[in-house]
Amino acid sequence: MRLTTKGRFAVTAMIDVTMHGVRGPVTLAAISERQRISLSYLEQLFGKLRRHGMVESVRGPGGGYNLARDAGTVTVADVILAVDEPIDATQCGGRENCLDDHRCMTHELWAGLNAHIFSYLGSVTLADLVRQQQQPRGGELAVLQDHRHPAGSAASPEPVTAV
Amino acid sequence: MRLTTKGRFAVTAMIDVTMHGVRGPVTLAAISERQRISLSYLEQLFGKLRRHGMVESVRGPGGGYNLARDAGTVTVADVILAVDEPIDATQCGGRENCLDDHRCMTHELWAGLNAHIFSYLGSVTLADLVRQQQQPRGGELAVLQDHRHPAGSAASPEPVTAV
DNA sequence: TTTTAGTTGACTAAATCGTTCGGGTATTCT
DNA sequence: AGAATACCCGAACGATTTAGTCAACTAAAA
Repeated sequence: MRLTTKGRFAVTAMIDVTMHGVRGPVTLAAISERQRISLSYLEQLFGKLRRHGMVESVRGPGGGYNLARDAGTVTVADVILAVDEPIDATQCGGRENCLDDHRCMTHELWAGLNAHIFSYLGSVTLADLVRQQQQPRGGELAVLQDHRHPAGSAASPEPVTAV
Repeated sequence: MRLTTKGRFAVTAMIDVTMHGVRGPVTLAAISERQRISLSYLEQLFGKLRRHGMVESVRGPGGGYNLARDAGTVTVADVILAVDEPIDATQCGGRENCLDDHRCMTHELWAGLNAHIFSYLGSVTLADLVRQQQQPRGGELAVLQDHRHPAGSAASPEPVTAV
C-alpha cells in the first residue's frame, strides 16, 4: 500500500463524484475546476478507476462518470489500489529465499503494517467521507473516533495537519 | 505522511540497530550486509535520522550508530517523518484561500486521514516491532490486535500481503 | 451533422528513488 | 606517527513516478 498524492487526488475526485453525482453523471471538466486538478491527469486517473470497476462512464452530451457501486461500499483502499500500483517492500518477494539468521525480517514486518493500514483504509468508505464533509465544521472523521489507540509513546511535536 | 519504500528501509534499518545494538554501536556496513541495503543509501538515511535525533553516531574504529532514545519511545511515524519529507496534499497550503462553496474540501479530508494514519504509526514503537520479530512465527503484530475496525465494507479480493 | 464528452496513446518536465563514486574527518590501534 | 576504521558529505547517475499536455479518436445527444 503506497500512499502518495496520486491516491489522494483520486480519492478527492471520487468524493466529488459522490457529492455531485446524485443527479446524473459528473464531467471531468467540472471536477477539474472544483478540485483544481488537471483535466488530463483526471483522464488518466479515471481510466484506471473505470477499468477497476470503481466508476461507470456515460459518453456524449450530458455524460460523465457515475459511481459503479454504492458510496457506502467503495473504500479509500479500493480507490488507492485502483490508481496506485502496489509495491513489494520485501526483498524476497514473498518467497523464503532470504538466508541466514534473519529470515525475511522485513517481510513479516511490513506484511503486518500493510495489513493494518489496509484494514483501516478499507474501513473508510466514500459515504463516510462525504458525511464528514457535509458537516459545517466537523474537523475529525466520525468513523475515526471508533478506533482506539494504545495511547502510549506518541507525543510528536509536529502539528498533525499536513503531515 | 507519505508511505514509500524509503521509509520502510529506514524502519528496517532502525530495527536492525535496535536488535543488534544491545552491546555497542552498529555499523552501517553490518546493516547493509544483513538487510541488503546499499551502504551509501544507508549513509543518507542515517544522516537524516541523526539530524532528527533518532540515532547517535560514534566515529572511529568500533564506532557506529546507537539509538538516541529508548526503543519503546521511538515510533514508526518518527522514523518515517525523519527520512520522508512530508507532503502537502491540500491545494491551499493550510490557509483559507480556497474559494466558492467547497472551501478546502481536500484540506479537512486529508487532515483527518493523515491524523489517523499518523496516530496509528505513532502508536507502534521499535520495541513493539522487535518484540514481534523475536517471536518464532508470530505473524501479526500484537499491538495491532488492539485496534478495532468497523468490520463493514472491505472485502477486497487482493491478498493482504505485499499490498 | 454538429457538439459534447469520454477514450486512448504518445510525449514531456520535474521530482523522487536507490545507487555509485570520490573525497573528506574523527577516532582508535599498532 | 601512521594506518585502519567508520562516520560524513556531496555530486552524479539511470530508472521510475508524477503531473501535465497534446492530438486523434469514438459514442451519443441535440
